[in-house]
Amino acid sequence: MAKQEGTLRKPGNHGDTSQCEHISRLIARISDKWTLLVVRVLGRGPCRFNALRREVGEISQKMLASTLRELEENGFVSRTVTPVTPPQVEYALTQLGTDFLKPVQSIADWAIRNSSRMDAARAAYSKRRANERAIPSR
Amino acid sequence: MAKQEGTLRKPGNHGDTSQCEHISRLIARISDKWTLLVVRVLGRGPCRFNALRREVGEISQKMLASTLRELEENGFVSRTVTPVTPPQVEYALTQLGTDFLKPVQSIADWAIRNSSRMDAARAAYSKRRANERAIPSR
DNA sequence: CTGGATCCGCGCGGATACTG
DNA sequence: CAGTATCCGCGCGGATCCAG
Repeated sequence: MAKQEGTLRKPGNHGDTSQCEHISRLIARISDKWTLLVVRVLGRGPCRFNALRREVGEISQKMLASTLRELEENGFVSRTVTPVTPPQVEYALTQLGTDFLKPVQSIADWAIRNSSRMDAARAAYSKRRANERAIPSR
Repeated sequence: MAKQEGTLRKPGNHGDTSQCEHISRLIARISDKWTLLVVRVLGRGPCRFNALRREVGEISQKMLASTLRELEENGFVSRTVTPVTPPQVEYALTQLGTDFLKPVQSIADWAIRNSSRMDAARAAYSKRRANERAIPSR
């Protein structure tokens, strides 16, 4: 992501040009298949690797491991190793991760409350498309 | 209905399996490189195609078009064509899209407020990794 | 101006096998 | 149990050309 000068500038703008960079960076980091789901599961409390895997769903070991590593890198989760046999590794949200959970939860709550509206919109859309095809020119 | 409880359950049994489906579906739809950015730009007001393109940044026509089509499909944006020459197409958030803007903005605001904390966490992480590599086994 | 059509590289993410 | 290593298909997303 090379820093191209002037990609977002506009005369007489609202002035959050530099802040757009922060937003884009965050979105780039959470816009993958699993991050938000993992964060949300960890929001219920600390969890070990395989337990986490079961909670999240159909995630592969590879993706869970890499997702957790990036979350740890970003300071969202902590990784605590207990050197016993068999080894125990517990993941938990940090303070930063807990803070981040709030906006994530607001999206999750929105999804739950509005999924029916989205379904209705999709149905209306496909219906409208069908009508438009039925009237190619008038 | 009043404040719906239970979106966030206790560890042990969560029981919101069906709601997870809704959340996963929404995340799958917005977890791409551009959707949230486009939604956010449209949150400032209606916008035409090329103007939108300039506002968002270095997005290609193809991705902007497909992103807008999916947003329209999900009922987040409306597409209004004015048949003149040259043709005008204006995109705007629907009511659903405007509602969705709220959680999106909460994420954007979080990104702005906490980007420095994330940077610090990343710096601390790479430093910790360097120390661990300096002590491979002891 | 607003896109659709096509080609293509690259990286995400799944499957499997292996290690400590 | 908690990962790493490797292979690989597929689809995202960019570039370019073309059309209404």
